[in-house]
Amino acid sequence: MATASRALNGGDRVVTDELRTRVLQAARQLRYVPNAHAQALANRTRATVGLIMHDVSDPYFAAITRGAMEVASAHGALVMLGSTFRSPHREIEYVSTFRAQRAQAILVVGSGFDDAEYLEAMRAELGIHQDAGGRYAFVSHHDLPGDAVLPDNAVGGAAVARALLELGHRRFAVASGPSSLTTVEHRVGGFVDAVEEAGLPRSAVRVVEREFSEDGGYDAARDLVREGLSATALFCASDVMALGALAALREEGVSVPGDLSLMGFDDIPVMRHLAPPTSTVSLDLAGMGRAAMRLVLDVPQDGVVEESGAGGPRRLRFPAEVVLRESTTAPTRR
Amino acid sequence: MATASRALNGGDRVVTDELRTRVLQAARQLRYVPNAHAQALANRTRATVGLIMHDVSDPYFAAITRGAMEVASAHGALVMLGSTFRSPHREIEYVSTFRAQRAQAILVVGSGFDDAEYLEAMRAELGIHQDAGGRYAFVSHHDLPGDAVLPDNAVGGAAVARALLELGHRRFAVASGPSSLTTVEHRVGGFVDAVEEAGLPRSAVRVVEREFSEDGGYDAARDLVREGLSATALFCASDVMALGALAALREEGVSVPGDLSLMGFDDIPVMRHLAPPTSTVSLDLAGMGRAAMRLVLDVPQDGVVEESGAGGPRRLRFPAEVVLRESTTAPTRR
DNA sequence: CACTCGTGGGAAAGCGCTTTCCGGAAAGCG
DNA sequence: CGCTTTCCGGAAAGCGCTTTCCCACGAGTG
Repeated sequence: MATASRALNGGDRVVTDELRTRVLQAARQLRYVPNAHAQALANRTRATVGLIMHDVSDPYFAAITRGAMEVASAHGALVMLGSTFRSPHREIEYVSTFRAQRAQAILVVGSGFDDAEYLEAMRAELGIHQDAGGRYAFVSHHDLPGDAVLPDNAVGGAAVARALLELGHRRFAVASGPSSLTTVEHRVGGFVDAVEEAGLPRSAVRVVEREFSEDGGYDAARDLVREGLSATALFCASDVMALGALAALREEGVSVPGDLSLMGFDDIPVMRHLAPPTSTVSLDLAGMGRAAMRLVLDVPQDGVVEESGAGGPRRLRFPAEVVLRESTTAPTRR
Repeated sequence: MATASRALNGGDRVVTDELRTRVLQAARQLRYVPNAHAQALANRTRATVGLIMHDVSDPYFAAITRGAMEVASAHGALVMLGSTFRSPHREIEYVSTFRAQRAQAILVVGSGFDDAEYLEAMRAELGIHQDAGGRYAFVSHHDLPGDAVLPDNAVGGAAVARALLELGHRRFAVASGPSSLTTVEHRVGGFVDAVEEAGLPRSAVRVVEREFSEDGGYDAARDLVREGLSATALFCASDVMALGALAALREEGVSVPGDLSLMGFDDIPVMRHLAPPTSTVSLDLAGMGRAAMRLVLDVPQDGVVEESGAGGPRRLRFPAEVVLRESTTAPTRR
């Protein structure tokens, strides 16, 4: 047994060539695959990372997951998937499950919830995980302490505002998700602040809060139109919301960009294929996924700027850049 | 130890109320989470399923994964993710990895490769997995024996042909993926057969084979246009290819549907948002994911027709229905 | 009242590995 | 040539659980 183990895993000591080849041959012949659980038990660890997110079928998360999978695959790490479908309860449950699996690392992707009880429970679970030698990191914001990969949401929101102001827009609508989601808060906050900084009154921005989803975008746009739209530009807190908004606008007979300029946020792959190709804020989503996986796997980053407090949590910032397409033009007076 | 185990897991025997509450309380206080590996080792199994696919960020796989995750989550099954990025080698490696994890079930999503060596290796790996008591199933076709969830690809392809014929089209182009992918073969085969059945010559269909991806669709459409398009309708083997094709057509100045009608396959969520909203063949992708997960988890299906040979592998068929949108019209003579 | 029987707590074995520890053989040294 | 040291194969312990097996105890029975 001992010799076989050493022959298969290399490890601490030398095995004579003859014995090693015999062992390897026997293993191949028997199609032997070591029991990963027994190994994990004996080693007290395993290259496994748990990935927690809202929903893989959301293109935003899918792109991040793709990047994470690339790095995981390259380093032989096993990825366990947890879809929370936006339930804080499920999120905590998954951390606990991954803790039970003695996952080497846990990656929490997405926005986090602004709820004291949830935050406390999450902090506790992650704390135990860390005390047991586990790593964890957040992607795309979270209110908890820890390593994180962060898009420049506030900067991006502000850039959207400036881009629209430059085009000549002066009255804005915002299709926002719940402000309890930190991502949403930063994007919309950045936007509103930039508008005010330009000397416009707060009332120049009409914000409606709906679900942070395609349906939410649809509802927001429809309701804005029906209440009699005075804005000339609509900023959606995410591309997925913009997708829904675009559908609603089409149904309501509002032409984009003729009647209303439209911008999203994230630059998910389909935006450039829409009618019209839609302006947005580009984020290197796959790159964020890769960076996050590298962070928890403790392998060096390549070319990502790190903004770490000495000894404090590591933070990787990803720039958010406005991409103007055909959905935005100068406002035409109606 | 024994009593604690029984108190926590219920199981084989009764523990007095008083002792049970004491155990549970202690567990809560210590934030105890049982070591899943030790449990797996002692139980020789665990509710874990491995999900193998090309790439989660492809909307087709993302939608299937979403459905699978819903069911897994509802049944407390842990999902491990394997992205092959279309490498047969990686696919086999993942089966082996999941076998090492003693996964209860393995779900292989996607097309499979038409390669003898690969098929043999895959069959062997899955065979051992099954001999060890594991289950497996395929989603969306595969040439290997076993339970499967299958979309009606050939029927869908034929339906596309009939729909286009009915609109008056007589000359067709097909943007196909590699014919070694069974999914592609069935879709394109169904299409071609239906055209011939309508009494048209084989030469009425011009098929070009490119990568089964957005880039492949782009290349196919661009090359078709540049060689001087005589077709009035273009059928793409998948929506993702249609996305690329649409981009190429736009760049080449070919108007859809004015100069060319366009159809895809899969009905991924964005198709209805494109310019123009694009006709396709709708498949209940999330439903397929759910059905597949139910299949391997051995829980009853709801409302899915099963077409099982007695004792043979179980096959769940999913209908493919043509959805006509604005990208298809009657041909206008140029 | 002696005996059987059901009940439930705890000791111990075992799941399949890794790693320490032990010991015999070969090699090195004076 | 006798001793120590190095080398490497194999026995055994231990990872953290579940489950079987044993046993003490109290209740029921003739």
